[in-house]
Amino acid sequence: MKLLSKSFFARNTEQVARELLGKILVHKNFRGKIVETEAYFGTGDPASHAFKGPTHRSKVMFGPPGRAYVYFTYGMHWMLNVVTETDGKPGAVLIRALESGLNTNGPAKLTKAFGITGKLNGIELTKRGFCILDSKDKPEIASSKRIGVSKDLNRNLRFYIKGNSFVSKNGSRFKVADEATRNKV
DNA sequence: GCCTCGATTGACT
DNA sequence: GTCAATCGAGGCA
Repeated sequence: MKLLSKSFFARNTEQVARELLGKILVHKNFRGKIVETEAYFGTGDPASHAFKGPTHRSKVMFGPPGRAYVYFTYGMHWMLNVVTETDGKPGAVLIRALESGLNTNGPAKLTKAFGITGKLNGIELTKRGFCILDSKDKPEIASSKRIGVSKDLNRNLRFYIKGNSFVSKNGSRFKVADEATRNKV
């Protein structure tokens, strides 16, 4: 299977977030299918770390695409993102859940299970050992608002594979509410 | 330097 | 449903 190239990531963040679903994340001897993502822009997105310009933490989002943006939060959790857009333009896709043999149905759970830490921040995801493999999967995509953000945009920027049981616990909770709302309408 | 809060999770009532 | 854990980044003085 071929690796996703840099050009795959050098596009609109929302587009990349959608197309990452069904792809295979590889780290060392671990691998898992991406089943849930969220898009984070820069300017104009108050939920993004890049909103107020580049900082020590968020500068990776402003760099070249196809790199990992790994950051630490809540004093105990690592989050894995993939940098998108062209060099100099901020954007990233949060990997929220993987389908694997491990317990990876959550953004902090998958980094723990795969041994992903801040050491990988800024590393290119287009090399063997830490990369994303292409897939011919054409999953049915569903969307909702993002999870756990206090200042979200009025848009659905979370994407997940419809019906997949490996989506995050928080995401499932949200998905139920999302579908309930939809059914009501 | 000091203070607040977070792109979460799991344990507990 | 509610809440503590736990620490670095970012905001402010």
